[in-house]
Amino acid sequence: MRYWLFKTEPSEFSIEDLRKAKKQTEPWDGVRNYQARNLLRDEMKEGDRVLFYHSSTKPTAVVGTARITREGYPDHTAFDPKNKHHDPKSKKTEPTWFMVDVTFESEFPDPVTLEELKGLVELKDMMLLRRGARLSVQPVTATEFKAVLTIAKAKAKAAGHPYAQR
DNA sequence: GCCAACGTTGGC
DNA sequence: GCCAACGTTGGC
Repeated sequence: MRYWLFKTEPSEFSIEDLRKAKKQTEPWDGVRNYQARNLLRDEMKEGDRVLFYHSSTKPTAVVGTARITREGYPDHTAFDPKNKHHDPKSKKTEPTWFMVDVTFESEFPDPVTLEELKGLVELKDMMLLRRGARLSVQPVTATEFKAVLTIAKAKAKAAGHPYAQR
């Protein structure tokens, strides 16, 4: 199994939106970067785990977890001229852009902020913390994933919230 | 194929 | 709102 981190601006789409979605599942559409596309199309597998990250907000933070529940398939928003992610060069017969489905798994009672992630030895190579690493979906190691969950659990416990996520 | 111009991302 | 970092575009 592999681990990933998905970035999203909560004003566009938040963990709450995913939690409240039908079947708590949504397609991760609108990704228009080739490196990210390759990960979505080729690398992500059903059951893979996802750290859900809120960017461009205060504070920026990992706010929960999700699962990949459908592997890469064509991003149909590229075909729709009215969609803001429309891309005329993507053809139905030969799609340029792909997406996966993600399903809500957990929401941290107390998010793990970017600030808290910095300086942790286990996370010293984490892509999110690298300068200029703008990839909106990115790989995370098992160690990094677990380190974030450990912090989330410790914070939840300190705040008196039960949080039993593995 | 080079590379300048431009657009986007995203932390601050 | 600023701006550094990066990706894409398009003229040559």
